[in-house]
Amino acid sequence: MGHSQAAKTETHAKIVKMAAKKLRERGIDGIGVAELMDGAGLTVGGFYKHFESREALVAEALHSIESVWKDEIESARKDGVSDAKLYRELIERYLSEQHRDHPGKGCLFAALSADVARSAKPVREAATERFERGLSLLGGLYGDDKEARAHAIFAFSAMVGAVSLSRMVNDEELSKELLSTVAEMLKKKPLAP
Amino acid sequence: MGHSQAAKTETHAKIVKMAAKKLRERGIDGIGVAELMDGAGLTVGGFYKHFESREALVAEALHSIESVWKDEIESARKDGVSDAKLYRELIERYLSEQHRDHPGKGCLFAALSADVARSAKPVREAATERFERGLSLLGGLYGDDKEARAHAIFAFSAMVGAVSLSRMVNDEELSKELLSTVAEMLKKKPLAP
DNA sequence: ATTATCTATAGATCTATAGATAATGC
DNA sequence: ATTATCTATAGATCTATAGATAATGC
Repeated sequence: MGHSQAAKTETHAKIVKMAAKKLRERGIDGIGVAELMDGAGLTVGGFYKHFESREALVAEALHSIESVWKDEIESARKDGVSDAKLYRELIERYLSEQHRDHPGKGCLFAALSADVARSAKPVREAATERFERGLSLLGGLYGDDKEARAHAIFAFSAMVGAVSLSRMVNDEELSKELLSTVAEMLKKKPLAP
Repeated sequence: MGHSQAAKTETHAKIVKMAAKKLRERGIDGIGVAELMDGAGLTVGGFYKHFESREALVAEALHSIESVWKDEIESARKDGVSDAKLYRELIERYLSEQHRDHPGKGCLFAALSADVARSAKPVREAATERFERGLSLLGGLYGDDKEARAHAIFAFSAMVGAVSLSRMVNDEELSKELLSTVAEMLKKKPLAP
């Protein structure tokens, strides 16, 4: 039994991180508190000293999920990659089989938007805040005017829909076709920046 | 207690119909067998004389959900409405607040694609079959070549993503903005037929 | 003394089944 | 006699809490 307050902070972060992964993989109601704690190497009894309720963990977990674009945008800016090229790379990565097959490391919205829509206020607030952040990251690649925002909303919607559907269909050919078709369309003018 | 075989067939259809609605509203795991039966005016005990398992009902319910476009396309064809005009009407109806606020009467994929992705084979097969049907209905409005199919995949993905996200966000202004922006983009050339 | 985590469990679900009841249909 | 539906319940969950244990930190 570890007991220091510093260890508790680490433990807390570990639970949140594991939950962020497992919830995207299994759905918001697809995994119980006991298994979430087990994933972090703990037992169920300590849970409520960390979180007021299961729902509070869900909200915190969603809030902790960084945009799938954040790291790539930051490193591209550092390397002087053009926004147009970066945009194409983001599209390709988002609409990849890698992303489709690993929801636990992927986009919050492709995995959980419908679950969040049926959840209580704190969960919806966390997801909304994350969505606005993602939208502004993507919009930044198009410019900073009204049209840039409209393009970002459109591209983001198409990507979220395509990955959700590619995970749903029980036909590998069709699944790949959804990803590649939407990627091609988004890389064409006038949708690309 | 009704007992005739004809009554049983009606009862069966009623359970499936109610389930199709409730599952879209509450998610695949969001409602139990007892409450599903109650929604059809029955009690839980009779359930397994109608379905082999809860999952079998889910598969049957998804299979029973008609495309949200079917009726509108059929009546437009009867009235001699042009495909270009019909396309605009479908876009507007799909991306309406009415659709967003009534998932039980709306698109299977906007409500359940992530839930289906985590479900077993019979459920995924039912949803895949429904998706291919919806895609071919929408694709028919663009023509019948390869480009028509690509356009349909793209528009369908954008619509599914936009409605899912509009239901998720906890901000009415943003929610409306998602719907109206994606509708506007899809009605512009070169995306419109 | 306080507290971070553990084991154990109460009480509320949920799926599936058993057995009773009351109609149908040969 | 068969069967469509009912009431009741077994057994397996799941969230949340109670109380024990063992380390921290004044």
